[in-house]
Amino acid sequence: MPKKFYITTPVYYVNDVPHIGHTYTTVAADVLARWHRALGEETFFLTGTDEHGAKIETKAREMKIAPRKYADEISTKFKQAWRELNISHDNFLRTTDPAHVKAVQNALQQMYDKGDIYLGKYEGLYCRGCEQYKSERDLADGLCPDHLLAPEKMSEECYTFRLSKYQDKLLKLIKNNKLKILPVNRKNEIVNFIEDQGLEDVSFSRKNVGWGIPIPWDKAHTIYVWADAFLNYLTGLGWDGTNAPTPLSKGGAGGLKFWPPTAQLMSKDILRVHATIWQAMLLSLGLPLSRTLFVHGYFLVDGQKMSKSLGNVIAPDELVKKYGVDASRYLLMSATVFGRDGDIGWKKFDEKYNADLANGLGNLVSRVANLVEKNKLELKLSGFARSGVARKIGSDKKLIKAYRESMENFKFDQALKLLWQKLRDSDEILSDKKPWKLEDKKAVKKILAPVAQNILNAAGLLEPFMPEVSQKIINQFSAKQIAKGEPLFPRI
RNA sequence: CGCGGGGUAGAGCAGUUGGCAGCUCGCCAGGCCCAUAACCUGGAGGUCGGGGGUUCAAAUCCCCCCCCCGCAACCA
Repeated sequence: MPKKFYITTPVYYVNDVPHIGHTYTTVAADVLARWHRALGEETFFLTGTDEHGAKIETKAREMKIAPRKYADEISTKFKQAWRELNISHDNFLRTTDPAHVKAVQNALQQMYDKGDIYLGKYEGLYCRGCEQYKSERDLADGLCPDHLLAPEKMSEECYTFRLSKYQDKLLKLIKNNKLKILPVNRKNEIVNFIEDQGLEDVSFSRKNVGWGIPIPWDKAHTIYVWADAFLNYLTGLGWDGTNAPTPLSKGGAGGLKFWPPTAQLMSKDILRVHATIWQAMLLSLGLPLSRTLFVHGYFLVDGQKMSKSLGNVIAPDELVKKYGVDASRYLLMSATVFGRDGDIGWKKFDEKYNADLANGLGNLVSRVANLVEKNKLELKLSGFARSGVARKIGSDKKLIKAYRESMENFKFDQALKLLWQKLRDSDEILSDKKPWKLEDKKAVKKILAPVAQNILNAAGLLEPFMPEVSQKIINQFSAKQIAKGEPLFPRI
């Protein structure tokens, strides 16, 4: 039975159009999904949009359209962005999808029946203008920024999840890496948090939010957005919320064939809830926990936090328009160390595009293809003619091993550096041996064949990052008679 | 004493199971002239934030201090 690989991005909240941060997570997930498919593993890649909640309700009201319509519009933008970026997700889950809604209700009913959800109280600061609770962070000088009112302390009844019940179990599972949290400093952060502050029960429903999934046993309440959102990782596989835990023991029926997720990617702001509430929900439902939560950092744009007010937000379509699909993917993945904050910006992207893609990969491909074509050589290259895994990833075992190791550790920048080292080696060989000076075709061939082979091997391993360019190069260099062709990356 | 990240060549960054300090861009000199005015070689440029300690050996481990930046759960 082939190995299974299930990877997720968060469902993106539709309070905003896609930006480079969403794009980063999604491209990274896509790179991993493509790589594991190339390895012959059975792979499922899930992404989607999170569409319920008070914020969306308010936003739609401001725009004088129905929440549903608003969510449709933004969700479509995410879909378009991922199509443009050649994202190979197997499902795009919307939390407004009727099947998801039903499954969430079923799941909460299970948790309620088990006694893990009870009627409790929520206390918070309520703004009468907004008719909403506000967090302290929403306030400016203690006032609601929209209405300039001081919010009042209010409380209301709400259904509450017994998160505290699972604290010790969770802590143990995190500590012994049954639930892996990477990079390791993030794990430490969560362990410290749980040990220092402990886990309190959290509210799972609201009374005054209409745009949400009704609590099945009490329709006056709607399900709080994150309980709704987390379950996408299950419903995105086709789970209906009723049949856990038995399906697993019976070979993975009920849509849970891919469960549990091999890797869940996210940015650091949502790690805490993923490592606690989400995993506790799984414990409550009797399902295995995620294997790995991988937390990547934020992009800073020219040293500053990306924000609307600074006007430095980069959108995916801007990126694609300027550099093309594959180059955009490359720039995102090579820009910083995955797992840390990193500084990006147009200037940096331009530089990297020219250095690595135009002058590096693109130029080398032209250079070699041209030399082969001029000499009318027929190179018999290997690596993509055979069957099986090697057909997709080439024949350079040493390179594959190192690359594989980098990918397993989410070190995308390192994986790419390995490939680029091969390219640089090839340029060096050419400058050194000067095949363009030689008359003897056999001698020329002897020089060019290994160089072309290097390119072909690198191209195979490049597929997860640059699927189209990879295919182009493979086609070009697998041809009986290699021809020069158009530049892959025109200089900027 | 809230938690965490960062401070390495002019700029941007890699490098922590300790072992001659590296990459990209820029600058200087040379080579090549096949290739997208691309490519290759060499050079200048660093007390690896500061101080102390461990060690034959520290950017890397330990302690103290300074500076910058995130996060601090009902906010997805």
